[in-house]
Amino acid sequence: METAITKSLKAGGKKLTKARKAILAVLEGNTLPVTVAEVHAGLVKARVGVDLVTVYRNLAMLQELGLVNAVGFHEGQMRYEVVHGRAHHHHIQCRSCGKIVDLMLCPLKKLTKLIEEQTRFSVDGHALEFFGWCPQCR
Amino acid sequence: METAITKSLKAGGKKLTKARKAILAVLEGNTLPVTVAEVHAGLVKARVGVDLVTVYRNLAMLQELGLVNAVGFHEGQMRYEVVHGRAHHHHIQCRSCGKIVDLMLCPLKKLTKLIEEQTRFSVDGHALEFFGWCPQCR
DNA sequence: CTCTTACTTGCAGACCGTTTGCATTTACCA
DNA sequence: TGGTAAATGCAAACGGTCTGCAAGTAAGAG
Repeated sequence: METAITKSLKAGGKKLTKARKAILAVLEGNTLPVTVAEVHAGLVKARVGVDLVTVYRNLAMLQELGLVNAVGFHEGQMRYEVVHGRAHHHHIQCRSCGKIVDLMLCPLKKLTKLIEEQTRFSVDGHALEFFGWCPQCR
Repeated sequence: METAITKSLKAGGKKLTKARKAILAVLEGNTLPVTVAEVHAGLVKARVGVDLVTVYRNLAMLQELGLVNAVGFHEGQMRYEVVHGRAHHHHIQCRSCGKIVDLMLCPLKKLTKLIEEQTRFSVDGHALEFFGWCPQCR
């Protein structure tokens, strides 16, 4: 099967290994961004023997190919989510229980041009996360 | 001298120690957010003997009192900046050289209410950082 | 189909930012 | 000035992430 993802892998000179398939399957089974440990736990549960290091290496690779997004909530670890087929969006995390919810919005498109004029940087991305208390914890 | 900061410390039951004064002095000498290691290096340069652990503990404490802001660029470490007297703002960092520039803007005030309606979270903060290439690196 | 080679993986261990425990020191108030 | 809670330094642990290297494997060439 030639999915968009396998196509990108091939284009990047990457092989479609058993580990890679399993990691992608775990990622695609989660709507919300997951930690490396969570991906690894998902592999264990699926009875796929893949080393934690391999998960790190593959997530880094998938991120470089633009197939996966890294999201950080200043938890001391990163989270990852698949990009394919999803609109650009952001998240909110509960300060109490850590729950994460998708926010299908982004107010920053217009701002980029303004920032480029002000700073003379060429802007190519942004990180935006919200924090608060979820209905259960507030 | 009774500055706004010393007042806040006293209100929090905190003592104004030599280490604390020195740490605050380093922070106030920097407009841009600095790492813990940079604060510590600043103390060494100022010939003030303060342990790295003490820097960590004080920055955490200052953050809890709301005197200091934590900023993360997904570098594997946090950065800190003093809040006092500065307007709420964000930053952009160069992906190549790591240079950081202040952005004296925030487009998110209106959005908060919308998010609260959509998610039923009570929103109490956000992290917004931009990335790109600075004039020297682009 | 098998050969070949570049890409991948697992394992062990290093690395680095951050945190903790505990004994000692210090700021501050009565 | 003396007593006490808070703060510090040191050593050591911790957790997430990365690296080196030898062994394993996907995938195109023939």
